Amino acid sequence: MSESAENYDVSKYERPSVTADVVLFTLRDQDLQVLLVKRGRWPYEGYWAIPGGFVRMDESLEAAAKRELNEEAGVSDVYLEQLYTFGDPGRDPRTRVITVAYMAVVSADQIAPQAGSDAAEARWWSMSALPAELAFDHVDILDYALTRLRYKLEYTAVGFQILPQEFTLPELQAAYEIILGEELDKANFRKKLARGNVVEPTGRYRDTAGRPAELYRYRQDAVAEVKARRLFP
Amino acid sequence: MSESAENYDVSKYERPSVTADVVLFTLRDQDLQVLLVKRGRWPYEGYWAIPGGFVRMDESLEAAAKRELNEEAGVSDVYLEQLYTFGDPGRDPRTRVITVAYMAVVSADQIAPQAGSDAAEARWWSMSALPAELAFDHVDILDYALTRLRYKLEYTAVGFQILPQEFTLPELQAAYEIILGEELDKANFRKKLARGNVVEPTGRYRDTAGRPAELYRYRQDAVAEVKARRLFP
DNA sequence: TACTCTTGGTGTACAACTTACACTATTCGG
DNA sequence: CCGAATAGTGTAAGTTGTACACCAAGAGTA
Repeated sequence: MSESAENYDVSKYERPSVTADVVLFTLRDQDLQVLLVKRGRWPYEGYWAIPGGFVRMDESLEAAAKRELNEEAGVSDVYLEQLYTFGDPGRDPRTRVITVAYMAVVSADQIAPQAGSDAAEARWWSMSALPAELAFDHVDILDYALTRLRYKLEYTAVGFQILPQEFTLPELQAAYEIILGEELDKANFRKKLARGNVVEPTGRYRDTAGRPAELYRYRQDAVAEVKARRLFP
Repeated sequence: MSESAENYDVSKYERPSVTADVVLFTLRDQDLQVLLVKRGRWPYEGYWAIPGGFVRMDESLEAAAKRELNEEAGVSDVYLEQLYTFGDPGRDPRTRVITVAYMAVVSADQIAPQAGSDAAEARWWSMSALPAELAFDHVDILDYALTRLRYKLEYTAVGFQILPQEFTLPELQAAYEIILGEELDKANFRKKLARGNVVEPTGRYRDTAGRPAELYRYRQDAVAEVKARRLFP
């Protein structure tokens, strides 16, 4: 790759293993949840971990992440983005393992009834009540993913990925509040939404305990990413 | 790492090679420039590439990036951040190579007179006049790095990394304009700077053709990252 | 000294956006 | 018909963004 590597003989050096691991978020029970799988053997036997696996020689990193999502969570066609690559030596006691972490976001209705077709045990965990200890450095990966999700919520359209195709504005606002962990003003939330011109009404309504709420959908031709106003300066 | 990998025997599968490559930016001659090295052998012999090299089994990814920076550009103590990991099969004809790309930013006065202590040929290129073709997928990496640099300029303090410790406000503004590729209003630029409370005057002045400009420094206790106002919504 | 060139630095006015909070609207159940 | 519950809107004050005109200070020169 580089000058200093030009004398490199492909078979000469020891190589690390590379995995693609995926933090899969969804909204369930008014709660931001993440899918974890229970490890069945050493190392970290019995600990919960984010799903993932070794990248095959002939597949791209993203393809590996998608394959793992399918095998372990039974989901496909989801929002997926690369997060960060974790590669400290010693993070896996077996050998040098470099993990390319991805974040995926699904709406509750995209989830198969029992997540994961693998025999392995898999379940959803609330981000506010995770197991005390996770396998490897997966706490760091989850932390990073949550920060990124909150961040992206503010200037991209990921928010719409975590809801079904049709949703009411109170539902959308609730999703934002759950993920950001703070309350938002109803009127102001709607004003921004209107200015951005990102949603359109379907004309249908959802029955609630009070006045029915109009159903909206995400406008496909909306700009998916707003240029942040310069701040610094 | 995961359920599906639990039957994994460490020595069983073929493993990819992993490199750490670094896009090193600086400001020279009123221009945003990047350091490239000329490859001396197959593949892409004679093509220019961003510096980098294979990650050793006992060093972290960031350590590998720093080592390459030192070996190939002769710089240390620089702003460095992980960018993205490029891993498509076939991007390197030798074997499967996964590249963890980093971005580094230095001020012109941190650069050694002749960049790179390695014998290899290395030189600075203007981002607006790059070689017609680069090695591997390095154009993509440069594109990605430029986008990220522009982006971070708007809500973090990277801007100050690319200037010497002391600078005048016209110099700072010029740096922003060069990197962003657009002109900024002088008065408004200063108003934002003042609101952020990120620079402080040193009391010294720099002589110019006209009125001398006051020298400023970056306030060490300034918040390095401004929380972007929510936009979407 | 005063004029002009050159560069650094500030003021002001209007539009746009943010924020907080009070208000109106529509359905349901009794 | 009334209150509870939820959906949806209006308004006013403060803050920020934008455009543009202006003032300040040094250097060279007549």
